[in-house]
Amino acid sequence: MPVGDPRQRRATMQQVAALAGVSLKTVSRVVNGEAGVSPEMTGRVQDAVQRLGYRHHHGASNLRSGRPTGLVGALVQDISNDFCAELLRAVEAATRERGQVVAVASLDDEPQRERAAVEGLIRRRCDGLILMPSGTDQSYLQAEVSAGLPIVAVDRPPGNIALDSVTSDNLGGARDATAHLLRQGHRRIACLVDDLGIMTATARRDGYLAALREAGVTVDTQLVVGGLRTDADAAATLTRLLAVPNPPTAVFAGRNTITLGAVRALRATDLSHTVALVGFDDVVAADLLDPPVTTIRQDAATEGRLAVEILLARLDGDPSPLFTEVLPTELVVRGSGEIPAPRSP
Amino acid sequence: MPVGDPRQRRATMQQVAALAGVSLKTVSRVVNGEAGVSPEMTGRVQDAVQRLGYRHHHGASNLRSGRPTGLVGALVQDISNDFCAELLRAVEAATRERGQVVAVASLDDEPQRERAAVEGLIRRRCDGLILMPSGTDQSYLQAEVSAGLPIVAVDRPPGNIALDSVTSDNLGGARDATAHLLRQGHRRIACLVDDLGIMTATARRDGYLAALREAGVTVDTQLVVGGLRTDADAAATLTRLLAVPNPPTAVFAGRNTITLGAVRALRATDLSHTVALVGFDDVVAADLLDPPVTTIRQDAATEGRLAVEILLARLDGDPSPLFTEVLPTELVVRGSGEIPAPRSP
DNA sequence: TTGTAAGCGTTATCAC
DNA sequence: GTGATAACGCTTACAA
Repeated sequence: MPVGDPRQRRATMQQVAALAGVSLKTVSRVVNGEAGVSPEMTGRVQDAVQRLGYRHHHGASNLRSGRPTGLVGALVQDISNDFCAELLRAVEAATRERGQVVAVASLDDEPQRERAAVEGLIRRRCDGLILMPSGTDQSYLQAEVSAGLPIVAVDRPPGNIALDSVTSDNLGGARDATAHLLRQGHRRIACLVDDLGIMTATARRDGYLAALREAGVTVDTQLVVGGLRTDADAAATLTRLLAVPNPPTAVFAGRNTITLGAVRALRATDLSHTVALVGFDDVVAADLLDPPVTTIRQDAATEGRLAVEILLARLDGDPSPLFTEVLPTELVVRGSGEIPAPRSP
Repeated sequence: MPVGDPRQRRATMQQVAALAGVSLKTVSRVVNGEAGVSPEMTGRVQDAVQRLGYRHHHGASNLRSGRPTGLVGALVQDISNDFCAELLRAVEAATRERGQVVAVASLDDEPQRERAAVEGLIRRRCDGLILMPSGTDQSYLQAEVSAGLPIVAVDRPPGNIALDSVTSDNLGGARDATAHLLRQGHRRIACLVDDLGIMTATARRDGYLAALREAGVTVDTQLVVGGLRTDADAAATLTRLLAVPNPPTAVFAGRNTITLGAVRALRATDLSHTVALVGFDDVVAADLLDPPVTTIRQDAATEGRLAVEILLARLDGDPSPLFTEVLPTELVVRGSGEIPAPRSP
C-alpha cells in the first residue's frame, strides 16, 4: 500500500477512467449507480475504483450539479450542557437518516461567536441552520434568509428577525414553579437566573414576577438576582441571600446549573430540608438527591426533533407560514419543592 | 430585499465583477484581501459585494487551490453522554481557533454507523478525524490513512490498525477501584460492565480481575456481569445479584450510567449505606448523593484536548512516530467506596 | 495595477 | 450503451 503524502491527494474519476480504459462519463455513471452501463464496463470500473481507493468528491459533484451540500449547522449555547447535548442528539438522529452531516458549535452566548460560526457555515454552503440565538439581535441573518437559507431558532426566540422557532414555555414554566412554592405558603422566594441578556433568563424571571403579582405578593428586589453563569456563582449568591436577616424560605432556580449550585449552598448551610427549591430544567440525578429536587422539565429532545423536522421540511420546499412552536413545560414534583413555609413569626 | 427562491442561488464572483465593472480576478483579489488593488477598484468591488450579498464559496475555492477544507470530524459513542460531550467541547474549542468546522456523530457503538459516518466525511474531504472506535476492527481505515488522512482514536484503542491514540488507563483505574474496595475488607465484589465488545469494558473488567488476583481472591464469575447498556439494565442486574444467597458486599460499576443504575438499585433495596460502591467515570452530582459516590475520574476534556492537538499537529505536517497517550485516572474518595465489609459470619 | 486563460473534480448535454 | 465537450465558482499562472 503506498504511503500517502502528508498533503492529501486522492484518485480522481479521470484516473479511474484511465485505469479502467473507459471514459470519464462511464465512471461517473457507475459511481452514481446510473442505469445503462454494461456489466463488463461496470466491473472494470469497480475494479479500478477499488485499486485506486477512489472516493467520490461530494464537493466537486455539488459544484456542478447544484444539489444541496448535505451540511447542516447546529449552533447551541454549550454542547457540553445536558440540555444542548440532548437537543443535538435529536437533530443528529434526524439528519443521519438523510445522509446529512451536522456541524456543531458552542456559542457561549457570545454574539460574536454566533456570527463567526454562521459565517463559516455559510461559506461552506450549509443547507440549513439550527440556531440557539445568542444576545438579542439576529437581524444580520436577514440577508441569508432572503437568499433562501432555512434557519430555525431553538430554545429562544430570535431578535429583530422573523424565523421559524421552537421554544419552551419559559414564562409559563417559571410561573408554575413559583406558584407551586406560593401554594406551600412561601412568600419570600429567591429568584436566581442567568444573564438577563439571555431571553430565556428574562422570561423565567418574568414568570416568577407574574406569579407573585397574581398572588398579590410584593416583590423584594433583593431576592431577585440575575447574571449567574455558573453553579459556583449560584451557590455563592444563595449563600449570601441566606445569611441576611429575613432570608428567603424558598428558591426558584432558573437553570440546571443554578439548581445544582443552589443544592450545594443549601447543603453547606444545612438548610436542604428547610428551604424549598424548584429548579427550571431537569438535573441528571434529581431523583437521587436528598431531598429529591422538584423541577420544571422542558423536553430538549422534543425541541431538537421539532426544530430539525421544520428545517428538513423547509429544505423539502415546505412553503408554510412561519412556525412558532412553544412547547409546554411540566412540573415534576419530587420533594424539595414541597417543603412548607415556616409558620409566620 | 428580494425574496429568495427556495432553491438557494447565491451571487457569484462573476456577477460581482459584472456589477462592479471589473474583471473576475480583481474581485478575487479584493475578496481574498490580496495586496495590489487600487482603493477605487476595491471600493467598487466591496460595494457590489454588499449589494449582491456575495458570500465566498469555500468549496469552489478549495477545488482549485487544493487547500484543506477546514472540516474536521469528531465521531463519538453518544454526543449526549457527559463524557463524550465534554470531550467534544475540547475538540471544538481548538478547531474554532483555526476557523475549522466540526462535524459530529453519535455511533452508539455500532460499527456500521461508524463506517457510514466516516464515509460521509471522507466524501466531503474532511481534513482529519477524531474517532471513538466502535467494535474491534478499524482496519477498513487503512486506505484512508495511507491516503494521508490523519485519524486520532480517542478513549479506546483502535482495532487491527495503527492510529494515533489518546486513551485513559482503563485497566489501571479499574484495578485501583477494586483494590480500594479490597482494602475495605470486601471479598465479594460485583463487577458490572458494558458490552464486552467495547474495548474499555473489557479493560475495566480485566483490571477488576487483576486486582482480585493480586489480592489472592478467587473470582466468582456469577458476580461479573457484562453487556449492560443502560442504567436500567444495571439496576436490574444488581438487584438480582443482591437477592441471591451470599450476595456481594461491594460493587464496581464500570461506567457512569451503570453507576447511576447501581445507586438506584441500592436505594431501592435500602442498602446504600451497607454495600460499598466505586464507579468508573465521574457522575455529575456524585458529591451530592447520599452517600457521595466514590469514583475513578477520567478527564474527558484532557482527552479531547490532547487528541485534537495531535490531529492539528498532523495537519501541520508533524512527522512524529505514532502517539499513544495513556492518561492516568484518579480515585476520588467520597464515601460510598469506603463502606467497610461486614465482619465475616 | 489589472486582466486572460487554463484547470480543480465533477455532472449535464448532446452527439455517436 | 458510450463518450466528447462545456460548465459549476473559484484560484493559479502568466501576460499586458
